[in-house]
Amino acid sequence: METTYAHLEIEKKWQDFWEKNKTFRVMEDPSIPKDKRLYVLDMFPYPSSAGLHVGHPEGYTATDIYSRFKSMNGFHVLHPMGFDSFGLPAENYAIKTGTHPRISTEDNIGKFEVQIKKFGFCYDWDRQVSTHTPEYYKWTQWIFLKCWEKGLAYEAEVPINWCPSCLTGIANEEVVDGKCERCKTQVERRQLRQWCMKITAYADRLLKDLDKLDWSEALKLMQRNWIGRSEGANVTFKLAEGGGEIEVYTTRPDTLFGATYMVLAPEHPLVAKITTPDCRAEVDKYVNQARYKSDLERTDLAKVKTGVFTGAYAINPVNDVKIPVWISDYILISYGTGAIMAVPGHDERDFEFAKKFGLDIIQVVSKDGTFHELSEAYVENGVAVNSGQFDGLSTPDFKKKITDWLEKRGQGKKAINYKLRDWVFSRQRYWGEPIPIVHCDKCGHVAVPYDQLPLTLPEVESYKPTGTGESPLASITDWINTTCPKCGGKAKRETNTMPQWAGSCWYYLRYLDPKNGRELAARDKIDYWMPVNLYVGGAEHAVLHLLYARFWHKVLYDIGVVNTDEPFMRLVNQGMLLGEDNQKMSKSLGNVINPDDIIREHGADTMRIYEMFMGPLEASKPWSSRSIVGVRRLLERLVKISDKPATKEKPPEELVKLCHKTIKKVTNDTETLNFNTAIAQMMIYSNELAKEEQRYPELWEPLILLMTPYAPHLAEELWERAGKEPSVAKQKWPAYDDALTQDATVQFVFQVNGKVRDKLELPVGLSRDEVKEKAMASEKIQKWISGKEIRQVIVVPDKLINIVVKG
RNA sequence: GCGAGAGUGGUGAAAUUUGGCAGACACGCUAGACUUAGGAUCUAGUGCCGUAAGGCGUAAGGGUUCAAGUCCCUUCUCUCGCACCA
Repeated sequence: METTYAHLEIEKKWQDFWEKNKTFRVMEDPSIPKDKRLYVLDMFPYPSSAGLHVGHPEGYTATDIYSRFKSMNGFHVLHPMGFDSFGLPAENYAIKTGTHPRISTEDNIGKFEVQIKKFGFCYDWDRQVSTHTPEYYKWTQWIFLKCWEKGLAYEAEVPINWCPSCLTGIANEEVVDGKCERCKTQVERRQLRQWCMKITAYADRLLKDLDKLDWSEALKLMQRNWIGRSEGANVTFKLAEGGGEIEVYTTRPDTLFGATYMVLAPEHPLVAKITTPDCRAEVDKYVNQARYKSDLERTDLAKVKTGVFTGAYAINPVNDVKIPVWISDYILISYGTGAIMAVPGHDERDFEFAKKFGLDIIQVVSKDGTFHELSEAYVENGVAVNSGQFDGLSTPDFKKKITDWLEKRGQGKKAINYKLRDWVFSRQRYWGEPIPIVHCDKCGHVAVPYDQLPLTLPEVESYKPTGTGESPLASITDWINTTCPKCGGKAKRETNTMPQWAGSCWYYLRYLDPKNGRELAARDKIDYWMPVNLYVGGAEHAVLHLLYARFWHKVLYDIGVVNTDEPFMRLVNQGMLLGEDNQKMSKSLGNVINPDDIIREHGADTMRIYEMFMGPLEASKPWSSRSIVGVRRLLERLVKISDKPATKEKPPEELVKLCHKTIKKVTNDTETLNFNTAIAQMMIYSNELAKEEQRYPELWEPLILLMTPYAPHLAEELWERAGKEPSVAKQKWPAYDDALTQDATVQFVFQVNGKVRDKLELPVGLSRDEVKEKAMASEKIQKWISGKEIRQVIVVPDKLINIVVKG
């Protein structure tokens, strides 16, 4: 007999049911205790014109299964979805076609919604937010103004990464291998008026609070490395002539005696002052060249060090030795003091530079206290040599002693530096939140008053970036020209817009109270749900979104808007889904899998389970359109079991035991997000049930419940066919009896010298001697031990016996 | 170069938490049954060598142990992140 599994019909039926009955709407019920509330969050998508990718539903399915599972276990679960809808692709499309970005964006949002809903996720759609709507970005602007009031947003003329293709400045975090993360064009260096966010003020807290978070160590390490805290000392060197001084930052103050020259960044303000007349021409030329080099040209491409001598000398404070001052572009003005003392004996870069320009190399650290010919820089810790009264000290001791010594003499002090730079926050583009600041000749920067927010995006005729460092907004004179909110005089609006990251920095808060017009979210709702218990998304956001969001959250915490100093307590990165050829899915390789096709052919339930069955959530794994039929067969088998006649007979004991074992394994594995092994167990169980002629309701109903988070549509259908009231999603998760998960007998393994020689089914709980007796009685074991001396017998209860013999 | 993670059948993977039968589950493949037909279903088999007994086997080599995929050391390969940050 043929059983039909009409997935299209079933899935449509139950999606309509859920929508009509608002099955997944979540309200704040104060009678539910805090530890029974759960906030499960997905990284919301950018609604691209390409539509949903198979990678999106991987994480969404994982959180959906978890949410439904926890909900059936008595938790009150908030599980929302929205759209990160400001961004360059929509604007680029507008430039090409003239379509307003709002039109194409909202069109794409509509398409995404339809696609996402086809998966049957249990989102509370009433809470949906989109970052491009004025009701939403009003509060993005509000947070910006709060940052500005606290001095955390400031305007500066700084050299930034400029993408010549996107025609906008971008953040350090958006530069990958010297290229624009978005369009892969090599970035240039430009000096431009910018708005920046003082994320560096929070560097220490962003670093320290990582310890509180249940994130993977790998991810935390990435953030730690990006923040890049280092401890050392600032040391002052007097100039040999003219009375000035140079301050350097070093992590190795213990190598001060080995400093044989100094290097300034070409942009260092002292360069112009100290350069001697006979060196001026060379120095000016070098400074000019460096100014236009991108960071990439100054680093990766310039493997060979360059530099010029300024003609000036400085005095080493520890030994009064006169050393030359050079400039070189391997010194960055943006790190430390923009100047270094060069210790070529113990720093690879300084060594290379000294070799090239014939500068002195002095050894001041030794592995064992003796001198060696230095064929390369010795950068390890060791014992001080050649360092006057400090000789013989270990590197860590020396660091402490010399820092104190310098401090006492007013020539230096302990210092801490970070690799993290302030966040370049403005974009010279149209499709983003306008920065709510007005430039007044008299009053300077003036905030747009809070009661005038949102400052909405004006309509423009051309979306094309000017490329001059001004956004398309700059050409709309009646928008630009305004009055100063403070003095009422003539003023101009800020024309830069915010980066895409701004909206995604706080969207998880807006879900809590999406329609609130008075505050970004009511405090009691924030207290009710926050912090996020589980956040799932791709690893590509490790140092972008996740660092920015943590920063803004801390700012909001400091001004009393939120209740915790971290937003996301537990974070899981789903692995990447690769194409069938094991390569990254991409249009150019033609290996892209379209979720719509899979759903049409196999069904959403099949797709959900297949994506989870492929392997561990965090691993990257290749798609296989062959293997997916295995999951489809599981669901067909369930329909087949459902069609069997129900019986009132007592079910066989073995099946009852398997049922309890299955409940136990699926419960544990779902809790720990090991969905692949949970599914395998349900396959084992359903295979057994399918072998029976009849259907035992007490064995069948638990299976439907276990399947509910995984295959929600089919589970509803089978629940109904079993004569139950919908929705199965509102049912209680099945319980298991631990006693019934224990077997009365086990396959006992008999080993001789560590090799399996026989196996026997034995009752559990046998004593050591009983086991030994059974093993000795085995013919096969006798064959291997006869005539040999027994040296040792090891028994692992209820598992194994190993007889060690000699001869 | 530095840092992190990973290498298990023809394939995706289990078992690594706690050292105790390696390969659960699934795809594929082989044979058979049913069938006008099958990309359907069912049954059996499927790590490698071997008729068998047995031997070998978790990237390679070494070590600890009665016992190692699991712990330790060396090497190789792959993936990811960072990359003159003084």
